[in-house]
Amino acid sequence: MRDGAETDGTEPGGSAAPAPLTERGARTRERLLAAAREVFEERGFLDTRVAHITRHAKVAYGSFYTYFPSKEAVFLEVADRLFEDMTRHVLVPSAGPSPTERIRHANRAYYEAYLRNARMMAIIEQVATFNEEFQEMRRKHRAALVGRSARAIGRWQRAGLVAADLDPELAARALAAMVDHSLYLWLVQGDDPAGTERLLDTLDALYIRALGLPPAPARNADGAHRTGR
Amino acid sequence: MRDGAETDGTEPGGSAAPAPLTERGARTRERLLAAAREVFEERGFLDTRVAHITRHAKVAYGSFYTYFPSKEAVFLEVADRLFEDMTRHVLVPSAGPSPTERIRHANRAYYEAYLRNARMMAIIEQVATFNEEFQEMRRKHRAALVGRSARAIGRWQRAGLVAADLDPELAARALAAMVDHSLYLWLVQGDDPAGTERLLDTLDALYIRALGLPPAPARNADGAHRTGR
Amino acid sequence: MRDGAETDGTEPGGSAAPAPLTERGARTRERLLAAAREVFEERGFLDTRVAHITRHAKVAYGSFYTYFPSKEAVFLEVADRLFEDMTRHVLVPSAGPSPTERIRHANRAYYEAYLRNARMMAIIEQVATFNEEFQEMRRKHRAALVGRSARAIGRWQRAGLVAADLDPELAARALAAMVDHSLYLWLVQGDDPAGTERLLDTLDALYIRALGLPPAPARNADGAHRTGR
Amino acid sequence: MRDGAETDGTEPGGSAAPAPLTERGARTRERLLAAAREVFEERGFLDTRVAHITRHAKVAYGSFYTYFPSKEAVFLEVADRLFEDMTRHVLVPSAGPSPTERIRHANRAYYEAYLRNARMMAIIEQVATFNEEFQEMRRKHRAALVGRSARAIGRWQRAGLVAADLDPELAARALAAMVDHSLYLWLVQGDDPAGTERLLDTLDALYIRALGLPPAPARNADGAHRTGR
DNA sequence: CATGAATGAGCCTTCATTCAT
DNA sequence: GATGAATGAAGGCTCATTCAT
Repeated sequence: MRDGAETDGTEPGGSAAPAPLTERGARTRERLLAAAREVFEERGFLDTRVAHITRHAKVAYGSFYTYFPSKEAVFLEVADRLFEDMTRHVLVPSAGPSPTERIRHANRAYYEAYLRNARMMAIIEQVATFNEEFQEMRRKHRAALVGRSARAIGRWQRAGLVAADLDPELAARALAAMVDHSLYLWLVQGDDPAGTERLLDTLDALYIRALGLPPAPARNADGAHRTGR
Repeated sequence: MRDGAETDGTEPGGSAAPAPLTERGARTRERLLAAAREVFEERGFLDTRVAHITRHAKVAYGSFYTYFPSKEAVFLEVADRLFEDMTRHVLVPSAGPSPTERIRHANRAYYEAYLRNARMMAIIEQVATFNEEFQEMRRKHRAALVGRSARAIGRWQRAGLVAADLDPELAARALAAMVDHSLYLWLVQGDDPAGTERLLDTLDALYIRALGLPPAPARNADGAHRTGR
Repeated sequence: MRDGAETDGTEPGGSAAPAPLTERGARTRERLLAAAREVFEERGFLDTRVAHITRHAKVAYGSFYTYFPSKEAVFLEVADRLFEDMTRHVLVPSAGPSPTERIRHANRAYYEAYLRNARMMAIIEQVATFNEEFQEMRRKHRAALVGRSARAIGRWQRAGLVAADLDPELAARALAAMVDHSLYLWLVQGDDPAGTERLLDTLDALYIRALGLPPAPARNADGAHRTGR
Repeated sequence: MRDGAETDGTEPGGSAAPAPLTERGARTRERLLAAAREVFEERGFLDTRVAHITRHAKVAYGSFYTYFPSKEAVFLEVADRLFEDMTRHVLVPSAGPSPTERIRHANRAYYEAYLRNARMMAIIEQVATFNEEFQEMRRKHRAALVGRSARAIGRWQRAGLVAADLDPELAARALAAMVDHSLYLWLVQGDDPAGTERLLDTLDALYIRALGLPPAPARNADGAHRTGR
């Protein structure tokens, strides 16, 4: 990851700007990406000027276009990395003991990833409202996450744990929408309803019961899962 | 013109431009509002030019500013009317027979209102990502809808119909987020998963079971509630 | 002057708008003139909108153009009346006892007229910087005032009271400029140097001595001329 | 470009646009300033469009805003340079032989500076009628000039050369107003009374006598100071 | 005459992108 | 590669004046 392997041409969007060849170029590019993320978080996509990014990165104005063909392009790459992070952390621990435990764990992991990236999630929402290319990218990421849940639900149905009349795909989508949008309203829009734990517990409970799984006997009583805020 | 009934001063936001005093003025204003809605739906807020609106309304450029102080202002008013519509249609039928029936009915009503206003809902989402005043407006409308559900859940809990361990407010929020965002992804983003009925049935089922209500015995089997698309 | 005789077509500027024929029309016109003066004083010429004037006069927007062909036109008429006032009050008491007394009296009169019209004098200065027609008007009024002083100086020279080497016309101009601009800087620009009396006394003293007249023996010692502020 | 000498940060007003960093940038900026002065002189502040300036400077429209945040800003800088010029040339020769000589010299110097900058002085007068920031700037420059005269008058009073009953500050203000406004009416407004020499001689004579100084014995009789027009 | 709506040319400013050095 | 200046299309808003009722 240090050797420049990350610029192997897999970045999204049109590759109008060639991958930098020199060590120095790679560093400048990285500086711009980091600065872009910070500025986007600070001001949103619409209110970010290319000049803000270059100033923040302590790089000349013109250098920006050496590495990115447009403002959209940097954003796409910043967002791509973020989705990477979200997916990696959320998906990793897939083999849990019981469905209930796994749901609870997944929700926690998603919450933590969301919290870590809350500002950017807001901006991503913003860009998704007017950039088609970007909507597509989001759709893919969502599909990956939802597909996983859908498959789990299917498995649980076959094991007799989840109500058989539910469409696994549709249920997974709806429940993901619930979790995702609840976190959005809470962490991004600041619709502050209550403490972290109570919100997460509510989401868990609704999620679990909606599927017809047995409500967890005693949650958090021992503080084992306490996440705090 | 003598009765002054048309200047009721109920328009939202600071009214920099006074309400029209004549019949003719009121008509022009209405034309502009209608045109604005159509153009916003067509191109989104960001890509809409005031010139588009006036052209569409067959009105001189300057006339726009006779009635609205800015592009934001028309949008706010268009959105306000839309929220009015959403709220009116969704809230009216409050006294249903059983909780299950009422939930199913409410979801249908919300779906239909959403469908009717889908394009604008997308634009509203867009504007909400960068306009604070607008976020506030949305928060209020959401609070009104959610509060209603929360009170119903509380009642059902006291009647022993719904799991007592749920926080009515949080549960109402989360479930509203589920329905709202599912419809958004589906009707606005075009994340088309399946037919209308199956999606709505899934939302109903999840909603009902999440609260611990008895799943409806036989839904839609007779096609009585079929809404189609 | 009450019978509408003032609208006999002698107003300055092009007479695009005909003189009003009815009593009611005359009243409306008068209201507009008064409102115009107040608004001009309040906001200056450039920042005054026709709408401000009509609103202030409680008259319909369109009515303005029934009486005045343009914003410039009202201003010209307002200014004309003001010059009238300045001239009438300053010129009237011409037959004083000694030159020294007459100068002192004239300066006081001018000061009082200026004070009464200070705000408008500022606006007149503003308009004079870009409107040629208006510059011409001002030139005439100035010439009338200065001419009078010049003739007096000539008389005093022939009477051996004033230094003979001065050009009466040039001296009158320069001294008028001194008084006029000092009052402007003080009353309009707010370059506040000291109390009224001290400024006026200084102007008197400079004026008198500059002409070679004997400095007044004891001024204001008895408070007879005290003008206060 | 390495010495950074051109970024001395001494430009007036809030410098929204940073000083140019390169030689080329400095040249463009200078071109814009020169063009601005010429266009302002030609059309006045109000009738000058940014497009006029850029066209005159043979520079793209947008380049203007690379160097100046607004039309006001260039004007402020043009005016600042002009005041600099006025002050430098007028103030330098402070140690003259006799008060009479010094007054005459100062008036000449002021006249010459005024003549050189007559058109701009008119525009400055224009802007001063509606721009507060600008009024302040003028006040300062005036105060600097007047203060100098006031101190000289005070000295002459203590030396018994000037009437002791005059307030040095007020007298200096009034006499400066006389000279300044006379030159304004003559050179700017074109109130052409007579030849240059006669006007200046009159100003000198009035100035000198007003202070009670002995009228110069033989002025200009030999044409030594003839300035012409 | 009174009223107030309708008109549209005009102007400043922004800012992504391109270029010269 | 790096730098920062150059470009110019685009768009929101103003407001004096004209018109229809």
